[in-house]
Amino acid sequence: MIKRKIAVYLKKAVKIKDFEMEVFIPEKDDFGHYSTNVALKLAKLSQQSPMLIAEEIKNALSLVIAKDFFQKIEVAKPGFINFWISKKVLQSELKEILKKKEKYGAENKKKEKIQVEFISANPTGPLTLANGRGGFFGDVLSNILEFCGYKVEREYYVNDTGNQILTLGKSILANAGIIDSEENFYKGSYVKNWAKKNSAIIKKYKNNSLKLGQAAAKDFLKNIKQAVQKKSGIKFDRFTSEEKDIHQKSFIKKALKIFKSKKLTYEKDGALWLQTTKFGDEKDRVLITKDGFPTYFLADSGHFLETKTRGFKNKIMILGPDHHGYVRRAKAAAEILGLKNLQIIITQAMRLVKGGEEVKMSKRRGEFITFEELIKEVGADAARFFFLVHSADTHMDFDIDLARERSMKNPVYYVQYAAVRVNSIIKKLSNIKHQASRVDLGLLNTKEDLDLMRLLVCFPEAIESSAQSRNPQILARYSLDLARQFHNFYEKERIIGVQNDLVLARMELIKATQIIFKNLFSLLGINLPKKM
RNA sequence: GCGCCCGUAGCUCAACUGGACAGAGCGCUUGGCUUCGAACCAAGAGGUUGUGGGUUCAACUCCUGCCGGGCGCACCA
Repeated sequence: MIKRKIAVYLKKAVKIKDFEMEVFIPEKDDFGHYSTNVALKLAKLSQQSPMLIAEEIKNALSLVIAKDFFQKIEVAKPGFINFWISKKVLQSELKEILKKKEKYGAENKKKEKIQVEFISANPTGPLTLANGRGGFFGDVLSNILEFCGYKVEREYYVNDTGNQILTLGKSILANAGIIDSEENFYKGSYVKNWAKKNSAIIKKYKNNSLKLGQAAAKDFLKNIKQAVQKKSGIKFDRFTSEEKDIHQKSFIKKALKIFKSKKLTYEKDGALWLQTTKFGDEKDRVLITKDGFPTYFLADSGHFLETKTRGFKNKIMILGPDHHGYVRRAKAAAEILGLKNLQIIITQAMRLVKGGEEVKMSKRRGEFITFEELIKEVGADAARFFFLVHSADTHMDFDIDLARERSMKNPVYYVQYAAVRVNSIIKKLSNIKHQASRVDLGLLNTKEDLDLMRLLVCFPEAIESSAQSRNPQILARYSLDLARQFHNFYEKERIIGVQNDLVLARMELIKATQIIFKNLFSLLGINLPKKM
């Protein structure tokens, strides 16, 4: 990884401990292929002129760098040091891509276990768009972490017991006219539809709302699994059942025991409380109600304990926007129970726009577009990519008309088209045989050749920053950049029909491009079409 | 009222977590297919980054006062 190599050189040249060598790719070509601001940072510490420090670093660098690594190093205006990479470095990196293929950019060192929990929507109805957003996010983040060497478990936590399942059962009974309806009941058409098809079950459980709710939940979960795994390619390793895996295995009792043994609980107003305020929460939380029922917070604590017991120290939870008030208390519980590293990512809300106007969505009232409908409407790839190019914390507008109308102009097609073009060229070249060792990559000399090479070589960097910042968006954006760069190359340079040796060199370049696209598509979970 | 998130081109979003002249797509105006796929490329117009102050060599980014929006604030999940 070139960026990392430069950072190492800087470290050798500067010789200051614990100082981060920040290297970035500047936006303008005049500022080099890579650049650093270390001199500016150091100037602050040492009270010297940044330009002077930059010059000193530049001189010190000349003693430690491998020859032929840089083409040019320049000190610029306020105190930046700009680097131009030599072509040889690019050429050898290109060979690296061709050699490592689908493993290029991957970490071969094995890292620790990490659990990614996402979607985890209650099985009380179909998935919403927000669920889908979190679903794609979690799926791709898991892919990326796996690529980086982590042992990832993708978990869907199913709340298949408790109050909301009871409410679901009651909602069905109310729908069938057996009991009176209440404000907080589920009223969507999916409740009606289920009731219509299952009158026998309703009759059987008309005096047991929980059992009825569970029966319905089972069906809803089946549909969710279908929508997620079959229709949108989101993978899970484990559907953890609250009832079977947490309650029945008495993790709730165990969690409670730990809370008590650490003397962090107390009784008040007949309920049992946990002192989450000691861990930064704004108020303490109830574990057991005065009626003796465990709260959902306690059940989740049991879940954390269960995860820890199965050997996880790291967990990432991807939650919807309505759960941000929950973050502090979840972290508090995880900390107490010894689940060392819990990271919570909140995906922000979306506004659904239709005909230029906002459509208010409400799951309880049953007014919303389901995730499944979206997939059916615009296709899994388009929906996936659309969500992925937006960062988790933008409150994005989702214009359903626009999604339909422009479905063929969705950014995903731009990327797919580039990859398809690559493949079709390679197909045309398939009859040319040659020995890779005899190809002279030094012939790749035009601006387009070099720009493309330079971007290909950034793939590992995109992976790394995507993984570190837990942000799949970076990778999605990179794929757009690469597509643009390739379309550009395609327009200006030719592969077939140039002089013989150059054909061979360009062929290698195109093959490397194909490899990177393949890697990108598999990480992003997008199909690579044969034709468009 | 308190807390979290957001406000960037006509619209939808970026900006490598404090870096150099704020970038893409859509839409609009123009130009490019007798050779690898035009679902593409090139050029142009379009900005006081909601707003006032502060910190810094450097602020869309950090602090702060307002304005506007979303979402939370249960012994529900």
